[in-house]
Amino acid sequence: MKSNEIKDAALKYFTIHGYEGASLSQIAEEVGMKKQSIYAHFKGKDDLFLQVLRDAKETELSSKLQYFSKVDSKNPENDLYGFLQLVIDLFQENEHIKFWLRMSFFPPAHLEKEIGQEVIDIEEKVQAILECKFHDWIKAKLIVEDEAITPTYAFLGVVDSILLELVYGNDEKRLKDKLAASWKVFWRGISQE
Amino acid sequence: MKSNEIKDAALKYFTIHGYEGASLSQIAEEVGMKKQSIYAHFKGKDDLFLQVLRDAKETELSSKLQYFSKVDSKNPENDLYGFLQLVIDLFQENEHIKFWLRMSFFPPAHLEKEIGQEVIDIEEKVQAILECKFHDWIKAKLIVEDEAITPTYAFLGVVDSILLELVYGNDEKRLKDKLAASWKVFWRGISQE
DNA sequence: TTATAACTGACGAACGTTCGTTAAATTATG
DNA sequence: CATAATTTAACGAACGTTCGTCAGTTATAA
Repeated sequence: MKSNEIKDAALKYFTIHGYEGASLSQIAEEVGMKKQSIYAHFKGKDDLFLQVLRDAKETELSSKLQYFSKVDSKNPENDLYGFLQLVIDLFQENEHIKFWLRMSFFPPAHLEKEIGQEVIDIEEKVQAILECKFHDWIKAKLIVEDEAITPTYAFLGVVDSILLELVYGNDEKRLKDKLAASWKVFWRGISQE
Repeated sequence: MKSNEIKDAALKYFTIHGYEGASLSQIAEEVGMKKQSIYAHFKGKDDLFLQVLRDAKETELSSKLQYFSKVDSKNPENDLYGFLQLVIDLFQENEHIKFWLRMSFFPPAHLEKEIGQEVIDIEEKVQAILECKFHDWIKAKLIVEDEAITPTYAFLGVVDSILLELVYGNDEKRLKDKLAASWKVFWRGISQE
């Protein structure tokens, strides 16, 4: 399907150059066509962008939901660390998350509203699942007694810091070390001893 | 000085729209002149951008260095939490850090090299100071025994996650709660008990 | 044949940039 | 002190280029 090729190329250029910096001619050239031909598949630049955005959102959301659905949930140490690994893997094997990250934090001004909605949507869902898990783990005395929201926010913070390191991303060793350090301190901070 | 007014306006538009999305005519209009007049003060868009970048770098670096120089260093809990507060205050009282953050992670492609150099420079300096402090605190048995780099990376992770929340920044309460949660778990993770 | 998807050509608008000019401010000179 | 020379900072006009978009045309395939 040609429109998927276009979306792939668009994803790439939007990720590298941002909305304003990515041009339809570059995207078209990557697929081997003229920029005007894009209009046979999309209404315009905004339409193309929003479709890419929704694909990226779905990729990210479904990967994360799937992870939590197949995990057994009796071992927070494995589940949480596995989630961090999942984020790293997702980031490295496709560009969707980098695109998503860039547009979450620095959206094109005229689409800020619509993007913000999607971001909040995904965020609430992931947070809700995590909070629920933490609630169970606390009740089962697998981690330290506290409000469930506390480890949830702290863990989301670890995820964010790893994501930033990935975006920055020119130093594989530094990433490994930062992950190890953040995880070690985080886990010590929420585990019973 | 007119060129400072131009740099202020440029900082604003570069921060909101990115390098490619910010136009010289907008910037000029903000200062009450035509875009051609900018060329009396700067060689071109790149020159203007790089000067703004270096100002932003200096603002950020000197604030952080100053903080660590005036802190007494015998109380890691206060010093570290104070640093997080400093980052939040800096972020909220001037635009330099938001600009810096955007350009660190999503630089305009043709200036990636030069920006990367500046980013690494600032990062190494802050990390070196922190690592040194942690080393002392560990030796003084004020925090848990470990390699100094471990709490350093973990703390930098907390800083990053707070910065991301600030960029995202439409929810004051969420910021407070995330800071509280991350800090609580972090501190429990590195403190002696 | 009919629909789809690519093409060519052209559009107005905006971009960063350069030019030549003007008026004001500053400095140097008599 | 007054005048001439120079510098500064702004300007309008235009440069060539690229942008996103639309209209009309051709080729492909069911």
